[in-house]
Amino acid sequence: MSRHDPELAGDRRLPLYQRLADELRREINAGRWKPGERAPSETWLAEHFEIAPGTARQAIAMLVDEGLLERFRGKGTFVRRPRFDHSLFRFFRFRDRSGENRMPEGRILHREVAPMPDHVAEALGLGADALGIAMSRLRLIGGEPVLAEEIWLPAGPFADFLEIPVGEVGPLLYPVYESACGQLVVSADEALRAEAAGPETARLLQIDAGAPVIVIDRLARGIGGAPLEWRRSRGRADQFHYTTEIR
Amino acid sequence: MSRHDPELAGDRRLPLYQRLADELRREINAGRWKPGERAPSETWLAEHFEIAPGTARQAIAMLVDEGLLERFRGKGTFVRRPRFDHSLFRFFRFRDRSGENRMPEGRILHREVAPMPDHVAEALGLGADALGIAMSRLRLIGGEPVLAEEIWLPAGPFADFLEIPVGEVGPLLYPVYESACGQLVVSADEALRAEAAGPETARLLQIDAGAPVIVIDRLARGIGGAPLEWRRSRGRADQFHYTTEIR
DNA sequence: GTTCTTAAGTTCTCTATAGAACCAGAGATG
DNA sequence: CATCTCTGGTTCTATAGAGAACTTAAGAAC
Repeated sequence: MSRHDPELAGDRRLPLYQRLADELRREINAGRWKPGERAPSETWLAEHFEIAPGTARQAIAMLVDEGLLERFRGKGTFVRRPRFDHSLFRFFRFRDRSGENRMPEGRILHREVAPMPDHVAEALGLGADALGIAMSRLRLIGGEPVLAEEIWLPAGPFADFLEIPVGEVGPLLYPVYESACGQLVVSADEALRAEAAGPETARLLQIDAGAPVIVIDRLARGIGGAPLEWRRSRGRADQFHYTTEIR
Repeated sequence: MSRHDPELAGDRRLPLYQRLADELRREINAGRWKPGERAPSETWLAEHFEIAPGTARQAIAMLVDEGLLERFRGKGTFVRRPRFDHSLFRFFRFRDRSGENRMPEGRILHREVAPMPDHVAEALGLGADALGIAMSRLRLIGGEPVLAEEIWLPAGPFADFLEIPVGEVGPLLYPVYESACGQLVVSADEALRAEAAGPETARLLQIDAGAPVIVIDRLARGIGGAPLEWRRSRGRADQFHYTTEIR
C-alpha cells in the first residue's frame, strides 16, 4: 500500500467498505502482506483513507469472513495462515491402537524427476510434458498404512527439494517447501470421490483389490493463487465419514 | 415475543446484540416465527428493546450468518427456508441423455409399517422397537436409476401419510409431509461415506455387486430440531464428485 | 387502461463519538 | 527477584443520526 495515496481505487459507485476490502485483498493476494504478519489497525486505515472507523471495521469484517484475516482483541489484525485442519482428511478416523487420534507419519517410498501426465500439468498450469518431481508417499499410524499418496511438483521452483534426503523429510511437507524452496502454501482446492482399489493401492494400503477407497485430489496454491503442488491421496473407505448440516 | 416486555433476557454481562440474537433465535427455534414469515424490522426491534438501530442490526447479522434469517433491502427480514440445494446430493452428477442436469423422479417401490431397527429408532429419538413407516424408493433420470433410498418415518405423526397412494407422491417428499401431516422440515444433518454395493443395492442401481457406492445418511429435523425423517441413500460412486476450498 | 408520481416503510451505507475490554511492555514497588 | 501498576495501543460494544437505495402500494396524470 503506497503511503501517500489516500484515494481508494475502484468503481466509485461501490460502497467505501467494499473498495477498502478490495484494496486489502489485493495486498494479501499480491503477497505484500504475508501469512502471520500484522495488518494495519482499524484506526490507521480510517485515518489513512479518511473514512470513519466503523467503515474500516466493516471492510476488515468482510475479509475475516472470507478467511483472509483474523482479529485478536487487544493485539491486532493478522493475515491468517491456511488451516489444513479444515481439510477433508480430518474426516478420516486415524486412530492408533490406543484409540487416540494421531498425526500420521510420512514415508517417501520413491522420488524421481519425470515428465508430468497431462492432467497434472494442466492442473499446475504448465505445458504438456513439463518436467516434474514425482513422489510416492505412504502415511502410517503405528506402523499401519492409512493413506497412499502420489505427489507432483514443478521441477523448476522445487529443484532444491531434491537435495534433501527423503529420509530427513518429516511428517509435513509444506514447511519443507517453505524452508528449502521459499514456496509458501496459502490455500488449496480439494476434490473427493470414491473408487475401487487398484492392485497398487490395495498392496500399499493392505486391503483387497476392488475394495472401496476414498480419493482426495488436492491442488495447493501459493501467493496469488499460483498452483504449487498436485497431490492424490487414497485411504480406506471404511475409515472415512463426512458430516454436514443443511439449513 | 411478548409485546409488553422490553427487557432482554440472558446474562447481563453478555453484549446486547448477543442477547438480542439469542432472543430472536429462541423465537425461530420455538416455531413462533415460521420459515418464509417476516421478522420484525430493525427499527421496530430497536424501539421495542430500547437499543440503538445499529445494535439490532448487528444481532440480525449474526442470524443471517447462521442461515436462520435472510434480508432483502427495501422488503424486510425473513425467516429462511432450508436450502436443500445445498445438500451433499448436489455433488452427484445427474445428467439425462442430453447432458442436462435434472431433478430425478421418485418411485416408491414399497411401503409398510414395521418396527424400526435400533439405529433408526435411536436417530429419531424413539425407544427401541418403536413403530415406523418404512419405504424403499428409487430415484431415476430418464428411466435410469441413480439413487436407491431407504426411508423411515415415525408412525404416529405421519399416520395420514399412509392414506396417500404411493403412485400420487411426486419427486419431492417434504411438501407432502407438510401438506398431509403438518410436519415441516427446517434443517437436516447429512453424513457421507462409501462402501461396496451389496446385492440388493447392485440390483436396484444396475451395477456390479461390490462396486463402490456413495452412501448419504440424512436426519431431517422439524421445528425446534425434533427429528422427523431418517433416510439412507446410495448412488454410484463414479457419479459423485465433492469439491471444497481450504484456507 | 396505462404510465408516472408520490409516499411510506424497509435495509444499506457512512459518519462521529465514547467508553469498555483486553494485551504487551515499561516502570514502580515491595 | 517477584509482583503490582500504569500506559499506550488494539479490538469490541454501543449510541445517535443522516441520507441513499430499494420495494410496494396507492393515487395522479395522460
